[in-house]
Amino acid sequence: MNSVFKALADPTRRKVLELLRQRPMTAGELSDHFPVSRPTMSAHFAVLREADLIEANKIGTSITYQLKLSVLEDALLGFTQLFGIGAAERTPAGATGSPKPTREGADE
Amino acid sequence: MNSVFKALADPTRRKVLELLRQRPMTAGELSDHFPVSRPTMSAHFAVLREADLIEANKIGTSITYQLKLSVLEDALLGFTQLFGIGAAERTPAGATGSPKPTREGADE
DNA sequence: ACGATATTTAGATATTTGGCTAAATATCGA
DNA sequence: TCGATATTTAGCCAAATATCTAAATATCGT
Repeated sequence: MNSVFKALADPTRRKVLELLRQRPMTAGELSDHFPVSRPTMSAHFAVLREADLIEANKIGTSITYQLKLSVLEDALLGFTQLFGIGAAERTPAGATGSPKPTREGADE
Repeated sequence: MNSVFKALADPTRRKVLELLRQRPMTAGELSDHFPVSRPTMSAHFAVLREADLIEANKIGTSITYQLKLSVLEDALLGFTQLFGIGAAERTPAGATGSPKPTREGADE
């Protein structure tokens, strides 16, 4: 969970997730959206992978990355609910993540 | 918004926000919850202040920090909605933040 | 005005991070 | 097997970050 927030701290990585929200994409395809080198992007992918936010799938010579929405959802919603902010109550249509009962007062 | 995610990247700072969720507290009071020096905590407060996540209020010799829930809410909910995750639809009771219309497809 | 208390600022240091180039690895097609 | 393509690993560097101690600043009570 800390790794998720660490991963989210970088704008490039957040944008990668946003791109992946629409469809899975290969490393190269993703890299084309950013003004940095392939190895640098590869490092960003590694951070996202370690946070379990994306999933790699090797097909032939290229690697397709896919967003793991449920992990992002669990971290974000969990934190959000910790503050009584929005979310909760009804599982949104099309949600992929876990139901996770509404925790009201959780401190530590 | 980037500054919010940067601020959220550190566990100590996230915990400070959680503590502040319950009630405003002084710098010293907050510091007592962590195993680091006062100056270090002061630096963390500065990061949170720069992200506009907390508000300082000097009373006599001590400084009381207060959570700015609406800022946290805007950043988190905004990002969350970007992914179609939870939230949205109904403004939660007691929400302090801006209404902010549901943006559906926003990429860049 | 003095001493005590609360907090921040200054300055130093070690670690982490984000970036690069060059090289290694893996797979495809001929 | 060879060459091209996709991606990662290795090695380096500069800037940012988290931490510390010591010192500065501000305010209170006497």
